[in-house]
Amino acid sequence: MKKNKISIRDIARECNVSVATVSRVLNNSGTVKEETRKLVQSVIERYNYIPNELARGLYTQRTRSIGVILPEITNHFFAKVFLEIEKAAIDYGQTVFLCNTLSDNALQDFYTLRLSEKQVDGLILLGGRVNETKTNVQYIKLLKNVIYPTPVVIINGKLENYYDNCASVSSDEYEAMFQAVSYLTGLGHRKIGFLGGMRGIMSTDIKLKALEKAKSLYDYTIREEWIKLSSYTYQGGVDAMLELLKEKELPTAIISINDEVAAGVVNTCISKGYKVPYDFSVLGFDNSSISTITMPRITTLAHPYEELGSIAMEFINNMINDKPMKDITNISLKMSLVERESCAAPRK
Amino acid sequence: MKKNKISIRDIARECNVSVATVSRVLNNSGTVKEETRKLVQSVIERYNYIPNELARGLYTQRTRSIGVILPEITNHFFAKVFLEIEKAAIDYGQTVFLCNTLSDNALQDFYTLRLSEKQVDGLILLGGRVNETKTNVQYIKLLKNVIYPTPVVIINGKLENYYDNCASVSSDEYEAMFQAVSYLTGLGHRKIGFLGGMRGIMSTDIKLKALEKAKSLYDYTIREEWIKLSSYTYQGGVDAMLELLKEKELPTAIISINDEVAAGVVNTCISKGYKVPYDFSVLGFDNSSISTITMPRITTLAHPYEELGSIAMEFINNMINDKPMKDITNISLKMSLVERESCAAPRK
DNA sequence: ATAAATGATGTAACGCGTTACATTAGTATT
DNA sequence: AATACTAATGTAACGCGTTACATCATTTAT
Repeated sequence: MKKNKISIRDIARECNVSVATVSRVLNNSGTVKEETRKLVQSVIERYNYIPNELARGLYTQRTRSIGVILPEITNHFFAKVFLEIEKAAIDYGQTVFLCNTLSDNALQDFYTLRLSEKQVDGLILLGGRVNETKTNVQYIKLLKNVIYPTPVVIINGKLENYYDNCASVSSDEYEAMFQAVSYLTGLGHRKIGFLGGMRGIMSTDIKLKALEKAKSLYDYTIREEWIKLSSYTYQGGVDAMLELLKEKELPTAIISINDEVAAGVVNTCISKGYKVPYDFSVLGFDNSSISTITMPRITTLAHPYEELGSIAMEFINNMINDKPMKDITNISLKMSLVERESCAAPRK
Repeated sequence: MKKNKISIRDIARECNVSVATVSRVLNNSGTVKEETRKLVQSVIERYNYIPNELARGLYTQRTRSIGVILPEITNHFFAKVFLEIEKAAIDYGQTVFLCNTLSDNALQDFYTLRLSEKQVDGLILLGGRVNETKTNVQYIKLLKNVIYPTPVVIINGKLENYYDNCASVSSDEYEAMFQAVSYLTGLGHRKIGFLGGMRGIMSTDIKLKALEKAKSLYDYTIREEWIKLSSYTYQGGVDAMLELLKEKELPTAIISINDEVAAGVVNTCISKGYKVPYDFSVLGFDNSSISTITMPRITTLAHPYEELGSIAMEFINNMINDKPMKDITNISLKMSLVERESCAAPRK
């Protein structure tokens, strides 16, 4: 193997000092005479010497790299969370690998292994398989075999108790659902539907569970036949709304699994000659960019994106440095209502 | 330093063979007796041994990691290109770091250094400073100092001649602008405006240059006062359109710098009581998800996303392996018109 | 049966930054 | 001036996978 780049030994030779001294200068560790320090720094600069982090990592067992695994970065929700993770990562000196699984379990396994080979200091899992209880188990097994004891943080999902060094940060979608229902009933709605999502995915299951509970509290408000699942996409919103419109009696307000679906719902209403919010109030989830594009713009429940990212990184960092985490390894953050124009009092 | 994980030496000891033999099994290199291979493999499996890529990389001078630097992943265009890069990267065994500069030059410099320390095998630059000629020069200097001779590929930008081991892949926005104009004139438009973007950014400058040329070919069609620059955002579209509406004479067709701006334009038209495409035809650029959300949906010029990503990776790979690149280091790909409902013949 | 060739495996150096420990230089104390 | 420290610097092992080269085992050729 040829050695291309300049190494610490080259710098040491040039300065007539030992590599240890150069290393001390680089890391500001130990004691170095001011004169020596200046000499070394000037030579480093002159040669554009850049330390090899592989070598450092090999010895220190730290790579200052973490991995983020998520389904698809083109999804605005994931992109926003990722961006916040990365912003926070800078503060901890971490750089981040992004791996898109395309919702393919095999690819998720593959990347998990890859990141392990790369000795990442931590792993953040986002919206992937960990949310589906069925496949959850085998993935945890894989994690244990492949990447343990690397710290893992799940965003909007859980792994608790099955893997040490694991924490989670979530948006409280359960509570948010109550916010949604109470907001709409506050506006005067007594007939509320729910569109989009699919069972087996946590963000759907949680919302349905909350809805179930809400049903018993406001029993005149939510009916089974106004719940139409489909998917998480704009088209899913279109489809679900079309399905809903087949019912003889219709709700006056619609909660959507996310803003993409809400946009599909809004546009379908408009296409079919209904007015939003006059005929239907439509409420979204996520506060993604799409919610400000539709006309009317969509009232939605916003994730605390910035906190999701920063707390996830904080957890990772705590676990890396063996700081006590205690019982606060699973944090749930409040979502906030962003009022726009897609919701109003129901038509009399 | 404690050694946590199982190393190749542990496996070797357990098998009563040398590390070289284990390495041969791992890499399928050299010759290994079938019996030995099976033994080694079984022990590897039993111990869940995962080779340390840092150590491998230290010797082989390959990390199988590349870096992608772009302004903000939340921008749908960048997300789509990134996704395609990553998909292609898999085929070359590469995993990718994603670095968001937030359009901050200092952060771009910082990440460039970081990625160099991490010994990335290649660097892909996307929509960043490399497109602005002013700051271009200093960044090239930095690149040379910091990361040379690591291969660099620019997507929709150039660096040519100033850095060896550099290639570029671009959407031919110049030609696309002619497609746009000729499409609109084909529909019968003789008054065409242009909204959004800002000077100093390549995708704006190129389009303006093409527009200038088009002006001379279709001289009755494009007027200086119908060109309103602003930004790349939805709001930029709103602002530019509002500005345009102040003109006494108005165009019948509007080309927008991208789909976000086009969406702002469309919605502003509607808010102001105009009909799209009846009063104004609106043409977008990028074919991002937003173009199917507006009503009407936006006719747009699509980037060849998949090729952009796969060719960029192919270039990186060629340069890594010293394959001849010759004159094909700067490729320009055709954009394609995606017809939807925002453009039609002008009102009589 | 012996030489020649091929197959299988081992040894040790290498890549490069870090750090425990040793050594030398320099300053303070008495 | 001699002792006791502290500061400054050097030496060498370490982390771990790879590979050139050496060595030993087989098989084929003569």
